[in-house]
Amino acid sequence: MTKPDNKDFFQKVYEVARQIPYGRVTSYGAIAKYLGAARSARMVGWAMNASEKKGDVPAHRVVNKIGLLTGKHHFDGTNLMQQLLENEGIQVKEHQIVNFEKYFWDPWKELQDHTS
DNA sequence: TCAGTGACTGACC
DNA sequence: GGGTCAGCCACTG
Repeated sequence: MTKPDNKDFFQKVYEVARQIPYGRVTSYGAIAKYLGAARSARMVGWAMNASEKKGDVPAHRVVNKIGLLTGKHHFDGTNLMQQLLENEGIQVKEHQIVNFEKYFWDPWKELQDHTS
């Protein structure tokens, strides 16, 4: 309780997802790992589902480890997620991000907040 | 209440 | 090198 992690797991996911810069993407595992729950990557996906309803989190910028738009099926449109990514200059083919490594945004590395 | 499912990942065989 | 299994936690039936 007396920890700085008073925030809910979901809330943390929202913060990280919100910090994803324009034209960049990240993976569930990256966020989960940043939160110290790499094995709870599923919860990140679940959080995205809830965050998507909030509308404050760019869930379309979060994909699986291989850059596959596994969650696109949960968006309103069938290719809405792809359209959003392409709108940011990210090439998507066959529901998969092209040059995923190039667009990959690692919170662990970018935020560098794990080391105090 | 119990059991199954899910926008995943890593390890093991 | 490819497929299978287990783990994680929350929500639904």
